[in-house]
Amino acid sequence: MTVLTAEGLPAMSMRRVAQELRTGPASLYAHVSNRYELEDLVYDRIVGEVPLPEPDPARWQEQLTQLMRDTLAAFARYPGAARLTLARVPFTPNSLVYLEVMLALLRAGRLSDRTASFGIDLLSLYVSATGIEDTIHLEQGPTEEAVGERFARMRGYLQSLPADRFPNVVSMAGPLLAGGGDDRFEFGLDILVRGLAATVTQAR
Amino acid sequence: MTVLTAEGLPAMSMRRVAQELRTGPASLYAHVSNRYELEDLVYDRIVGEVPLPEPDPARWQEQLTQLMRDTLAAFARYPGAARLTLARVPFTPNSLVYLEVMLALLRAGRLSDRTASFGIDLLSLYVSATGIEDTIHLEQGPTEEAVGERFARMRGYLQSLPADRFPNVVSMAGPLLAGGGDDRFEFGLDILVRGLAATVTQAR
DNA sequence: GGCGGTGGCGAACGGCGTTCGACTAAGCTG
DNA sequence: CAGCTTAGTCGAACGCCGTTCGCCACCGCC
Repeated sequence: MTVLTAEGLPAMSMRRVAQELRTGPASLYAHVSNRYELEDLVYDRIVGEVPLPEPDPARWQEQLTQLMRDTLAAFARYPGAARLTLARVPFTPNSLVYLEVMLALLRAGRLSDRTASFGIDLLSLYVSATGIEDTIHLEQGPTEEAVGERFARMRGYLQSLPADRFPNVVSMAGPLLAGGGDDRFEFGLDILVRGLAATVTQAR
Repeated sequence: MTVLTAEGLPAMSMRRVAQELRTGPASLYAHVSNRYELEDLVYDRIVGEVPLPEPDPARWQEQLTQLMRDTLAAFARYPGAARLTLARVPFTPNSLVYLEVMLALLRAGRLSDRTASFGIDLLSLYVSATGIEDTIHLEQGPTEEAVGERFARMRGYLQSLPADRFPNVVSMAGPLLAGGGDDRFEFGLDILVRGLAATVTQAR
């Protein structure tokens, strides 16, 4: 966890972890059968850090969105950790607790079994993908200033394109690159949660 | 492209590509400055393979969903290629054409600038993440049989959990693991496109 | 006809995950 | 209490990886 926090997931190699423990890489294999398993343990710890709500049927949508926000925040604390989620079946101890709560929330919303199941996938996919994208932006220059400069350069590039071939891209250069990551995340989250909720009201 | 198709993205190393070209790895650096740049070229080719519609305002939702399906299909032809998309700003030549069409479709739906911009991100993120997940499933055993067996094992595991601590997980073990990847993709796609369209009707 | 610059490329550097086999120390058994 | 088993440690090595260095060969131009 020390290496991950300070240097990111790619730096969390068997060798680097062994070094942190003042030993050689081979020693780790007495405790863990490969890197994947080491990542499993890390992944489970991070999932365990997400605060879980006590499901309240009246506020399920609110609780669900907050859970997604908290999940993304947990990923954000460990650079690169979001990558782990897409490659894993979430059946580790803490993942199961997490899954149980999420199911409880969707059922509180009276979603069908199918919608709840697919909905969990959909929401998880969204949070993971957002986390991964955030990681990448972080890697390319974390400071507020660097981000602004990068966006300005991109905007300039889009606006320099031939307007006859790319009318929409050129005219939308502003909006395309506007809005922080939080705005975008909230926007998508809203669409997803509303969409899932709508499968119920629709059926009435 | 040969290596990628046959052996997947991780196998598409500088060395392996050089070998395919009957030369040493150093020779590639005369044409490409990086592995990242090599991936850029590959990425652009794949994007170029996606058939783009002639936007028809009356059918924008239909065209948009079909475009997403075709995009996922293109990723599926190149195992691991979906990973490339999350790490890149889509400003390569073919990406720009792609972006232009997507913007045209969303504007045909009369979405606001903000909604169109965020919507593109949202849809792209969804297709990429789905593609990445599919890649991983493929790596773990591509045959119909292996997939069925894997799912059966997972279902058995979930059902074996203590029902008092995981009531929802245990009772939903069936639905959670039901449905092929296509069903799930269509489900999410439907929610996203409907959700984006609803931002317009809502405003009336 | 010489020559500069471009691309080709063998060799090497420093990283990676993982395995092998020799070793130690602790704990159980007779 | 001697002997044996076993779990854990770990140096060295294997075969990958991306990338760089420096030398070589060739081609087009003055």
